[in-house]
Amino acid sequence: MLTNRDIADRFEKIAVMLEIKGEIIHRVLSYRRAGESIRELPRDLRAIAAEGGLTDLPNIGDTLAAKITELLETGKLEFYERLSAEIPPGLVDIVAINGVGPKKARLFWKELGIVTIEGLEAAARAGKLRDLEKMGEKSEKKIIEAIEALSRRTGRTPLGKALPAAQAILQRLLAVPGALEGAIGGSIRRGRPTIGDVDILIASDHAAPIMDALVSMENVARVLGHGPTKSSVELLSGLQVDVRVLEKARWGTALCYFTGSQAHNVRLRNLALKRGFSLNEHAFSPVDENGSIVEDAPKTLCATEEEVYALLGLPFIPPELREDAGEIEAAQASKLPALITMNDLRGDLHMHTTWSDGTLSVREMAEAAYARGREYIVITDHSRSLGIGNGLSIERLLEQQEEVRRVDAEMKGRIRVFHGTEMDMNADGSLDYPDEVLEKLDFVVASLHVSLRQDRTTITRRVLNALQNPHVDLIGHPTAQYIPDREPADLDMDAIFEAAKVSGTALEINSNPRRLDLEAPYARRAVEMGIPIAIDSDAHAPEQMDLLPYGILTARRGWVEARSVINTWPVEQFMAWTRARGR
DNA sequence: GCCGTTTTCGGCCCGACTGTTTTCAGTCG
Repeated sequence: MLTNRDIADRFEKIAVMLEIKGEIIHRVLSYRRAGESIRELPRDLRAIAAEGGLTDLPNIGDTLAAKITELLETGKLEFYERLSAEIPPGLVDIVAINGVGPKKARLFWKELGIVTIEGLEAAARAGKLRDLEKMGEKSEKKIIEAIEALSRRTGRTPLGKALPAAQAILQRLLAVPGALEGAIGGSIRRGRPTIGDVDILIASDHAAPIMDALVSMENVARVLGHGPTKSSVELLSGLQVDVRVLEKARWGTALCYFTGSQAHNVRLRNLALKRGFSLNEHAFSPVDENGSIVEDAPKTLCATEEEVYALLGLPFIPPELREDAGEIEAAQASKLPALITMNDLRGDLHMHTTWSDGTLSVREMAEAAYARGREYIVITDHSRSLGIGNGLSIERLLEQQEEVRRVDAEMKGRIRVFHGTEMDMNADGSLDYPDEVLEKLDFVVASLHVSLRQDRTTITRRVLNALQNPHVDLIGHPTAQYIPDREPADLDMDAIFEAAKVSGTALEINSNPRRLDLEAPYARRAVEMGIPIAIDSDAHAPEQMDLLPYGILTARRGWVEARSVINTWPVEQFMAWTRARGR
């Protein structure tokens, strides 16, 4: 059974093959854009297809809708089979090598019959590439290096790893004399859960020292490029870092450009063209009716992103929304969401103590949360069946309740401390505590921890059972993904959202950067359906409470406003909500 | 192949860097 991701991958593969074939680039891009649209969908293509809604999706027209339908119904695609007979699919892997694009791939294939990375590496080591047209010894050496780098590389980097690394490099570069301002751009600034490479922008009139500082850092494994204003390095960690330097007067256009997404930038540039300007990272330049830049006409520089959007007739669009997922249209209609911020968070509804697998006592966690400005917390240790997490028996759970009540009193209203549980949804579909225990608790989180590879029907039923229980208030990290090692469980999210809508149960955005679960597209859909959200730390140690900004970033990417998030509510409102749910 | 408050046909963002070249194509973001 093909998933959204399978179909997105297939379209991307077709795009590369068409590019190698020499197809016009716009047709290639159609497949690529369709793949990207599908990858971000919060719903099963199968369900959308059943409703006849495929062509309502962005970048999907009649042709691609028919291809999706064929893939869903037969698991195969006639068009792809024919294309494979013409263009060896192995060439797609070759194009993944840094520095090798469709033209080179075609050259190696046509001239030397190379159709695999192994074949290419052997040819390069045998010195067979250098004599090809537009090739030389240097190119050949670079290909060998890039293939070696490819095998070292582990794919995309979790945001939680990339962001601290990027901040460290930014500080290094800002220390270079002449560096006036700096920012992390790219997918880190947009808050994507995983990062392809680190993009850093520096404002300065003297780019060379900054470029030199980058390539001479001690943790640089390889210099990928070293130009006057733009350089790239690969770090020993495998992370790629791109740095660009522009004048401060151009900071607005530069930061916009460097933040992306590419699709968002294309939309902005099209809007600029409609207003008679060509937009790039340097400036707005007037164009004539043919679309060519008028050379001697004055250009407009923007020092802030606000000015860039203003010139396009738009309000400022927060970076987290810049995915060409409707934010341009919302901005034009003055309907951008008032995105949630860290300051909106009052409570934290999911955390652990030494009673299960945490490092601090109830009292210490309460103090740590208070020190961070929380007004209320819920202690949610693991339930009895989770042996690996030192889960609490019913007796220990009730014992713990006495301690939580005592600590709540001791805190004298500085912070409220509630008693809850993170209860397992067991593999057999049962919940880990009986109703008569759950009803004694202030708040119940239900989570998946074991048997995550069950088939869709079985594992979905586990979550639906929890949603139907009136004592369950929140589904913790709903898909149980673990970035980048573990895929989300194969859940019928349509069914889960429908059930949560009916029961009024909240869904969590878990802030741990290895989870970020729900991810943004799901969070956006949940909010659209009126399902309450909670943004929690799931802290097992006090410093993990500082991971909440990752959850906020994810929520913002999901167009989430504070009012949809139950732990932004004042404690009285939060308590009233849980009471209304049956306590 | 998609898309449309200029268009149902004719458009489709834009520049930096590299290597191999004597002026630019390919790649990347």
